[in-house]
Amino acid sequence: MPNRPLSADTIHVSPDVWKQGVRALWRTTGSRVTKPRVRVLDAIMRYQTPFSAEQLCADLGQSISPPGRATVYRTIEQLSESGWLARIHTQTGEAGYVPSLPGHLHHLICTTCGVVIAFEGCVLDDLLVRLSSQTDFAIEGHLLQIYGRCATCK
Amino acid sequence: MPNRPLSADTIHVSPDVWKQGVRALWRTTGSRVTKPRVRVLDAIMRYQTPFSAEQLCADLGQSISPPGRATVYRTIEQLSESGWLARIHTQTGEAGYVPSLPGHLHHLICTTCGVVIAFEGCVLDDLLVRLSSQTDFAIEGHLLQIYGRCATCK
DNA sequence: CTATATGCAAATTCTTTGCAAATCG
DNA sequence: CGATTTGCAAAGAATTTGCATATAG
Repeated sequence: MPNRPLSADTIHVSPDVWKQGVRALWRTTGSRVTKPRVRVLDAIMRYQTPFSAEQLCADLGQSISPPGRATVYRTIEQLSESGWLARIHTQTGEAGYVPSLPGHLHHLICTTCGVVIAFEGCVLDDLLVRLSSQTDFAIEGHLLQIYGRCATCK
Repeated sequence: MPNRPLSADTIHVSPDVWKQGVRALWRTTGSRVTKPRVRVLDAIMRYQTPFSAEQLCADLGQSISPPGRATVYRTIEQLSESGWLARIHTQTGEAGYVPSLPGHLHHLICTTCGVVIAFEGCVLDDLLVRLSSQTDFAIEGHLLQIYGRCATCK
């Protein structure tokens, strides 16, 4: 039996691609590439798992000449709104951010170590059509996160 | 062409069923049916859209002999953990609660008026199997929310 | 140069906690 | 009654804001 194409392909966000993308965002929107912002980017790239704003502030606080809280929060907001950070919700309701590429929709999250894998998938199309006719909603978007234990943790 | 059974059926949470269910929870777990808790239930039943803890406190504050903040927070936590409240995330990241029945998994949320429709669906099974083999995760659960505009708002 | 961004410290907002007094069963 | 729950007020987080100063382009 031949391998069928998967309906969902996992996506790896390379640090270089991500940083370039964010810098491009800044350039094209007239935002400036400042030292504090770059420090925030670098710190984000060091995480293997979702991070919170406070965590990021605390970790940056260890370094020399850390950006102020306000800058950290403002940068996170900017990246989050433009899709370069994705907001993750754990099963217990805590929120966190992970580097992302604009347009990526779904995440697979390890409930033990927190590692996140992004993927795309059109598997919802069928459901969306049915829901749409059944409820008379005009569907605009969706949030899908899947929880499990990764190969290492299980 | 015959109507095929839908892969997802919307679910209506009747106020009576819900309140009875919560009371049953309290009885069976040795929790007490106190006046402040009942006031919280009643207030929750008045919402047509997701509410936050602060909102609930504020609204209860209008009434005579309102429960204290602590009681409101503790009651929400209790209901949330037992599945009688579901946590909702809006597209902009705000969180809110809606009355739910334990085990219900998915929500369709109007991005204009905030009304929420719950539904069940096994449409993810296929995706989960594929993801599982592709990523070597042991899948444990998932969060699915769909955003759109309801019949009235669209 | 000048528009944008920073950092600070204070103000807000949201949530949790400890404990004496009240209350449900 | 006795165990559970409440309400308060204070502590603790998390986030936002205003504005004088610094800086990228």
